[in-house]
Amino acid sequence: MKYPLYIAKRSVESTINNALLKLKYNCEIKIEIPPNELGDFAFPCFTLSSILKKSPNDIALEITKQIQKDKWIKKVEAKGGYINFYLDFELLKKSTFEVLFDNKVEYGTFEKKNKKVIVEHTSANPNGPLHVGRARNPIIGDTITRIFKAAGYNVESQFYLDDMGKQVAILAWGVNNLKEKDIPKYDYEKQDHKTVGYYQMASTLMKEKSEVSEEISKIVKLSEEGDKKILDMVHKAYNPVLEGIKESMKRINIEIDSYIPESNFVKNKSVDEVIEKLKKSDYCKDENGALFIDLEPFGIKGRNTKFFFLRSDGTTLYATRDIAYHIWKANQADILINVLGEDHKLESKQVEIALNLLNEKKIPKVIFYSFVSLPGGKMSTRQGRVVYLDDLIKECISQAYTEVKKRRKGELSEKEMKNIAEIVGIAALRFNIIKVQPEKDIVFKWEEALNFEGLSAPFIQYAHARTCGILSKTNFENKTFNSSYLTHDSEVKLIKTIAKFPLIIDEACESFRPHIITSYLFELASFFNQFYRDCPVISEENKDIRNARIGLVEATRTVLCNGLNLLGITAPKEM
RNA sequence: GGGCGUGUGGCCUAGCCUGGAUAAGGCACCGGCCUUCUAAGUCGGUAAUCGCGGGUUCGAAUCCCGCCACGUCCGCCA
Repeated sequence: MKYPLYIAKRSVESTINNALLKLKYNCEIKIEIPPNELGDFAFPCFTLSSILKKSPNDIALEITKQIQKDKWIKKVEAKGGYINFYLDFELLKKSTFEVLFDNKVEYGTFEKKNKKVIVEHTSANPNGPLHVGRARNPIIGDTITRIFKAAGYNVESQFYLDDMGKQVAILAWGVNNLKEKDIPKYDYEKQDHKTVGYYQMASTLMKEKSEVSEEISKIVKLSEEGDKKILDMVHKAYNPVLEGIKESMKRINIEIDSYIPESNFVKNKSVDEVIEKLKKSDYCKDENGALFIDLEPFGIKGRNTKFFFLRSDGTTLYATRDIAYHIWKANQADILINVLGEDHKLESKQVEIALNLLNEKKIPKVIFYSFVSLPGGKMSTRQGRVVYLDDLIKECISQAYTEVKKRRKGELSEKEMKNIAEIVGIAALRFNIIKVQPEKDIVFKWEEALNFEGLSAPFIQYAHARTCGILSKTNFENKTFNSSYLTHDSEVKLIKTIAKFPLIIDEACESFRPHIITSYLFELASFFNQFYRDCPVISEENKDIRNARIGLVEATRTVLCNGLNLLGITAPKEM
């Protein structure tokens, strides 16, 4: 492990371990990070206290006496039942800068683990543009992908393409039977928006006219049988929509590695194997020729616990094909991650139970997110209140443009302002989604999402722009840089935060919690702003201090940039 | 009816998994700071029965039980 704070942490753990051995105390060594000014690491003695029937502080004092200091540990102090460790800051500072300037864009990342991860995300029905309710999906998925890459995994992102369900069949019928004049007007010059009208209109007709409904059912049936002509027709219908979806994602810096059509698993018969194996299961039952697994013994409760995987007409269902897809994925990766809406919880559980029955060892880790809603209540197509991801993007960029213009009109060209607005607007959007844990409901309020102050992407981007502003007026030279001149309280806090970055990536990855990155970057940017206030760089007359500060600014810029990258956010040189 | 998730100052969020040092931030509001590296910044202030009620514990926002509210699911849909 190349990162100093990790080495220091291990050193603290091992010295505690030795002290406990000497005292013949036995307990798990759990290190905490204490609140302000109480040291760099802390060891709580409360657990030992209950075992040994002594006061926590007496134990802390006793252990403290046995602590062997090493080069990392400068001071040890028992206080309030904790043992607080103060690290040798000079050493931490020097070695952190060393590893940072050696690694630069790689600072914070980990060495290759030689493990493959497949992150499945978005997987939206290609029957219309992405809508805001599911806007979290691509953003969470892409951020997870980036974090796992940084953590040293070999990551592939996948979009599971539903090319044979009822939704695309409706769309295909519409595209083939309706005229452009029959469909409602569209708001965007994008393929997905131009095409969704056919789906909406066909959907209405399907409910009104039984012959339309029958024709659509025929499309579904034929595509599930793997009819190549029908699948090709459906493909032609949804492809423009998919292109539109890709375009929207690209605009918010998301590119998915592979699109895996569901029909693959019908064509290559792997779904048939799934059925054959599930049939042999003791839990498989028959109802009028349709096959299901009763999930009640597996702890599933509700009105109906039957998981149907084969229709009485012999065709498969969505979840059945999903099982085949998961088996295929499991064969080519070590870790599977899925990002799904909370409405998929049961389906996901069904797949998991089936995978277990099929003796599949690689069970996906699923990140479920709650839907984004609007203040008025639930979003519904019928009420005509659909807000698309594209609306969100447009609004964020437009608001960002207003903000840039307010500040920089006259200084920047129109083109430059537009460019910054794009970068800032998209950043605000991604950041606002990621900063909240996926399982929390989000009620999307424009005034909050478009507030570019405080805990927001522009705050962090602005700090980055400030570092670039300083660096553009100076030169950073590694050889004239001596970190021992950095002693101001604001400098110390900033450096300690920089040293923490690799631990943050590690934690975000291990716990599948990308919002840890947003909190961290906010903290880093805040400390930089305090440094900016307290420690002049360009006007600093002492040359050694000046050079050291330039180095710190460059280091901060690196970490802010690397961190924003993890979130798929561009770090602008000016704003 | 049942499963799963969420409930923290006026609003939003972190902390919950792994119980401990004064419940941490942001927005809004009030009051300071631009002749000094872009004030998208910064400093200070007001503001919280951590949904409600029990329990476990030396100690509970955190663990357990019950209740309430909201979201979501319970289809031979996807």
